[in-house]
Amino acid sequence: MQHSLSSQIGLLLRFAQAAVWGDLLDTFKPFGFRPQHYAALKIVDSKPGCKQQDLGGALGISRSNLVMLIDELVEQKLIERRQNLEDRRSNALHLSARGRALLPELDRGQQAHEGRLASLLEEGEQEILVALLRKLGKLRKLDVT
Amino acid sequence: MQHSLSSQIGLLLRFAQAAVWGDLLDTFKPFGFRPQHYAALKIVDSKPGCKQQDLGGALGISRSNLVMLIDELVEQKLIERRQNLEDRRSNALHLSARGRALLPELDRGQQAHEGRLASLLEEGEQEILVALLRKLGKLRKLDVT
DNA sequence: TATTGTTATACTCTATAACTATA
DNA sequence: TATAGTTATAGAGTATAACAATA
Repeated sequence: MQHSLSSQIGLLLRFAQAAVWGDLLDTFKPFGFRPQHYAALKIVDSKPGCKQQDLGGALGISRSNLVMLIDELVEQKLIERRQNLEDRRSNALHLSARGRALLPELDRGQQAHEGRLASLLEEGEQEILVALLRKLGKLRKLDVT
Repeated sequence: MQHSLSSQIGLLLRFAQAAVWGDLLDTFKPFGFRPQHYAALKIVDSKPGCKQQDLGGALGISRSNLVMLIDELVEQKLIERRQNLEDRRSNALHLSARGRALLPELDRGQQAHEGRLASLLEEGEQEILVALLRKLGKLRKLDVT
């Protein structure tokens, strides 16, 4: 083999993602939740009235595992499950006033995290990284049932 | 927030790593093990007589969780735990003849995997990706106890 | 006193299957 | 018959704490 272990993309990706995810976990721990909670709030904020499964694809979480995630946000009174009058099987998700008020603070946390990332990268590398990661994601369509 | 959710590096990294890792899992499943098993074999091959914890840092696995991983390789008679005469606390890991014979086949699997990755990337992008992932990894020293 | 390997255990994540209510 | 949400549970992966042997 021509490649040394430390250049294998699989392991490198694993370590990089562990590092970045760990920083994100620390970022949102003070608020009592994980990066997915923040991402869920952002989606509901941009798509008021969306149904739970709309979050599934964006977050890579199955509908059964979404339930608990949303439960936790409901418990903290940050989002609400309202009735969808057009299709009563689904819930219409909305941010509460409390959730809306909390978002800017969470955004600052996210920005601080992104700042730490940016400090590791040269100018323009962030965009390159995003493009490359998108390409890698194509290796496998994650089908979130 | 100026960023759309799909450009957040944290989630993108998560999805990319899930995709690549999934492909790696499929790659080594026919042999009855996971990517870490292959990585461990490669390390022992390049550092005959190394001790178990030498694998820890390279694989990001704690010494307690390494035990089972190595157990599995020993069960398949691919590596051997020999006595380290200089320090009898540690084991000296060696590939068995069977393990050595299996490596080329595993390497072909790994190369097929890398080929699938390469088909997603333009010329030279793989090297850029490796450099960027290394930088991101610096965000957090994973201390494998 | 510190280190290597080991064991046992707890905890988190994710996956799966079955159920209900609606469509 | 299919879909949205829910529940319960199993499994994998990881983390933690204690122990024996050796240094």
